Amino acid sequence: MKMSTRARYGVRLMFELGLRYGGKPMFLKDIARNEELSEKYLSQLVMPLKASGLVNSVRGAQGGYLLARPPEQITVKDIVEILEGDLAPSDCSKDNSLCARSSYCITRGVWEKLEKSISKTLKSITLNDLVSKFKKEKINRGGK
Amino acid sequence: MKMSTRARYGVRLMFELGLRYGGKPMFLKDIARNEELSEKYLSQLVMPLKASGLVNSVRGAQGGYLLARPPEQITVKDIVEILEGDLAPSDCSKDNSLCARSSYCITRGVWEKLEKSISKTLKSITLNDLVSKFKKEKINRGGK
DNA sequence: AGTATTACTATCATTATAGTAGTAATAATA
DNA sequence: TATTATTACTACTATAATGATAGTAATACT
Repeated sequence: MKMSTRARYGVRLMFELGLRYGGKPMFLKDIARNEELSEKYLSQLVMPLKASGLVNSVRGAQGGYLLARPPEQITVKDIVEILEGDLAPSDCSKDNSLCARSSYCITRGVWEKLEKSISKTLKSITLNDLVSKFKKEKINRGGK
Repeated sequence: MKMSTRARYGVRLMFELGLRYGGKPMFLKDIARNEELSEKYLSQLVMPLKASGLVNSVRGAQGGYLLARPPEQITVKDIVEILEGDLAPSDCSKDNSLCARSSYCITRGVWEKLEKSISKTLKSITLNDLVSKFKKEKINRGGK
């Protein structure tokens, strides 16, 4: 049940954009530096996020990326679903035709329950929650 | 966030043993036939389950496997943890030393929350729940 | 014109996964 | 005691997924 690095890095990328929300577009280079991640790899993650309408971009010099809507309107579930495909722990919970046993397979119900629980949890956390928490902890640490 | 087939098959294997609970040991061959899974592959899954004390075995002819304790005392979490390693969506949520950023990484809290939610859900489902559900549905289907 | 950035595509190395195969040990039973 | 049915154990392999790198094209600011 590991979350892919795609999804984990994607959340960190979006968190950075959340921190900057309201300001100028942010360079991928700066996100990569702040989060200590590969810029090239992030550039692959930001593409689907843009295609899904979570992020806008500005090309050319002084370009960059920015959130397409306020951080309180973006949940971790939104991000993870884009980068992870979907949240179902087993494909059978979505598509009956994948398995001939689906009509009477009892364990299927387990994965359906689990998916609902994962979905609910990730939906309950917004980017703004992360940003607020970070700012609060920064003050406690004595940050500027 | 896919559950491995190891864990999924393991739950089905344990479900079969749950159905048989109270009776004689069950052959892997029969479990494999009932669940339409490879017997050889199941033999790899049942070993850790035995090592963890969830299952007992009887060697030799007329041997087989049986639950080590009543199905209402075995949760899906027990099974998945054994076959999946652990439930953490990210390794960093368990071990600080894995990532130099752990002390101030905000997204880490997300994975901790998610792990708790997954853990709680899987813990809430016992083998007996699955067995009872199966028997109930069988009656509704007009099974013997 | 030059430079800094996003956009896109291809490739690759590593690891994890799922599954197969074969042999050894054990114990019931004929 | 020989046979047979089963668990126990170990090794191997093919495939797919993942994480990551590299290079080039397009765009737009200065």
